[in-house]
Amino acid sequence: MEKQEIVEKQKTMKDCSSKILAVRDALEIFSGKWKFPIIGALIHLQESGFKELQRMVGDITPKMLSKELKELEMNHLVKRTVLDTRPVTVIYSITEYGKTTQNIMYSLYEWGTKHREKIKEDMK
Amino acid sequence: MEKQEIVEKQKTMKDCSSKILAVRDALEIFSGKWKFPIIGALIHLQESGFKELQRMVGDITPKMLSKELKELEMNHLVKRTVLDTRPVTVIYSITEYGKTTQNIMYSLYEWGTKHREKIKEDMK
DNA sequence: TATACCAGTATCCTATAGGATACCATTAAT
DNA sequence: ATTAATGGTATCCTATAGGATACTGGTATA
Repeated sequence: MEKQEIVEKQKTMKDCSSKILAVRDALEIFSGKWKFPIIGALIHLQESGFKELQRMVGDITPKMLSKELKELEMNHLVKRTVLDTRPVTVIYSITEYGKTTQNIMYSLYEWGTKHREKIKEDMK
Repeated sequence: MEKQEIVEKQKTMKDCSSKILAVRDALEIFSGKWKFPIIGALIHLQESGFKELQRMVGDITPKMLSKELKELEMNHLVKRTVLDTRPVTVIYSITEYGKTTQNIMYSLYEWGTKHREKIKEDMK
């Protein structure tokens, strides 16, 4: 490699690795099997109770749902509201900040859909 | 709830849960800490050797890199080419199918960047 | 001749993700 | 009176993600 080439390459490398760091930051927030499904459900439903959310997300256990919701709340993506009824009503909803994940959600949904179609094709 | 309302709700639920399934399909492919960083690096670099890729992705161990690359290869997102030089040269590159993940990659990158900025703001 | 690069593999280890199951108090419906 | 729904918590368990460290055989470089 020539000197000039090497300098170019190193610039590319730095540029790339800083982008990767941003991706890793995002992934940390959305880590695990259930964060995106939960966010997706809440975006779609606007708001939901615990059990309803559990049914919607699929086969998540209450333990996991509870844990994931706490993490999402900590990161200000989800809001938990307790209404003083009897028995208490709890409402989970997506925050404005949570809504900023819509691009990710949609691109995941879109890719997943196409991927499923592709798998079907490949099996023929 | 009135009958009409219930019917509406059930439609919403079905609609939503099928979307969530697509998201879960996608997540299965990209599971773990390293798939997106690796794909991101390969999109950016076009092609790369093993060690170069390792440096680029960050602090991934060779064991994990090797494992993740195999999974990505199995899912046709990454291609491994061995050149018959001595010692052998191995080139990892992104496939055309791999490039279909660009929307996801970009939205993750974008969100991660903004999120990092937000965290900085919040700390002030 | 010692050191360093390449592309990984092998071995060992631990934390935790995540499932299964049971349970709680409260209230409304049958 | 019993069943079911609500919003979870408690306990137990296992698989595996993923880190740390060492190593290999071949080559080229200092």
